[in-house]
Amino acid sequence: MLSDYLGRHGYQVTAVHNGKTGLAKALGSNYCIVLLDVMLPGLDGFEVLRRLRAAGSAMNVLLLTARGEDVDRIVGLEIGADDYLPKPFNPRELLARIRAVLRRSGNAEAPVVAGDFLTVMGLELDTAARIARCNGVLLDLTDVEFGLLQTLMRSAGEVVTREQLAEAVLGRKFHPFDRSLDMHVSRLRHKLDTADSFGDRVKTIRGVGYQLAVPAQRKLAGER
Amino acid sequence: MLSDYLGRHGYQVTAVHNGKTGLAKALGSNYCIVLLDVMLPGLDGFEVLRRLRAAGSAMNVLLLTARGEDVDRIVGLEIGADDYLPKPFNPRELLARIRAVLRRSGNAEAPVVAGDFLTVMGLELDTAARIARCNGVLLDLTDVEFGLLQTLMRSAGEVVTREQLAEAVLGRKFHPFDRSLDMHVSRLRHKLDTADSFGDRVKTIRGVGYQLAVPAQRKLAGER
DNA sequence: ACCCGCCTGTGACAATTTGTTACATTTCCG
DNA sequence: CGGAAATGTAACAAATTGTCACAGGCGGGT
Repeated sequence: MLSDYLGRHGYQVTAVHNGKTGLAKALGSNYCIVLLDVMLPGLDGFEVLRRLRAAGSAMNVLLLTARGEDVDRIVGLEIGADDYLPKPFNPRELLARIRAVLRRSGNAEAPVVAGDFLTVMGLELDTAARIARCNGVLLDLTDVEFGLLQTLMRSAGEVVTREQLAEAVLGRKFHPFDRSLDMHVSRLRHKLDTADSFGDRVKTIRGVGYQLAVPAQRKLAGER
Repeated sequence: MLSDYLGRHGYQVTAVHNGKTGLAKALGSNYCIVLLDVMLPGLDGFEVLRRLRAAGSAMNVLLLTARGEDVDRIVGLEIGADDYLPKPFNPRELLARIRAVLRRSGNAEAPVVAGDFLTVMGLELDTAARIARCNGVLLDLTDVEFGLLQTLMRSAGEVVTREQLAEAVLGRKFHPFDRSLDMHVSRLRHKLDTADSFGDRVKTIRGVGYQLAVPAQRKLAGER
């Protein structure tokens, strides 16, 4: 949920579900901030934080915990957390805290500019986070499939020619015997179907290209 | 969140997260309405609006702002916003405002979709969804048949020549010995018949072309 | 370096759509 | 009423697309 929310707000999130791999990730890459839950399987949050600092990392850390007691807070801050947020919290508060921490640390306007967030009747696509969902169901797409869906969504309800798709998605000119586009369309349809029987939303326009079907509706802001 | 909500209510949304790219989008594409937050990184909402109008765009703009003061409202409306909504607002109110603005601007409830939605007495055709119905019964048409029906419906009640059909539907000039058009008409008629005995709605104008009959004319002469 | 898994592209073949041919039917005209 | 021209359609051929299976490539991890 958080990845989702933060993703929409321009952050790129890597989520792991236990202390050990989280620590490894944090040490291995360069993140602007770590959101650290105290209650974790394996290493708990405090331990992760301790080891992170022991390893010499100055990375920002925001502690999240279900226990509301001040004890946690004090302990947390003493061993080097930058801030602390008791659960339950609402996402906007989290966002505010993250921004505050980043501002203090000088990373200021961290959201590295988000790409667009496209929505076409049940299909959602966040180009910045490269996340696609189908009525809430997360789609596990490859790069090409994502690009394909993105291109189709940008022209939802209109035909996109094979030539356009080849250039936009594959980055090369379309050759009449190149069947890879069909292949990708096929794979995309299959995934849309698996997620939410949306496979038939991708229509074939024989001899021309493909089109993402837009169910009868009003069109608010429409890309051409 | 808004993209999400509006998406569920049938709008197609493109979201950007700063004034500059937003302005670029708004100028580059044709949207029915722009939802503009006043507080933005980079260019603020007022500035975006000002530049949009300066560029000669008459696009609808709905201003959103966290500050509740009337000052904002007045300033906003003076530089050309169509309406104003103070945050926090609830999504349904936003929806209502959007509809109000669209109604006022004449975009009304009409599907302003890129493709059109054609209805000719029992026959419905939605080019954006690429769906055709016959008194509610879904028609399973091939691409050419769909195009054929679309062309005929666009000129419902009028004769469409073979030349016009060939170019619009097949994308090539009509050759006197090319019988494929007849073939497609035949197939289309058959499908219309199977779905709802509507086959005789497609009339042959001997020596000229075809015509989709509209019921009023239909009662006068009952030949096939 | 090596293995392993995932992504992408290719060839082959199946399924569908479109185009052609041939012939049946209808219309127009004398 | 006969015949030529135009249209309807069945049957078949060609073209296009769907998809399976597999090969090469690339990156991650050991």
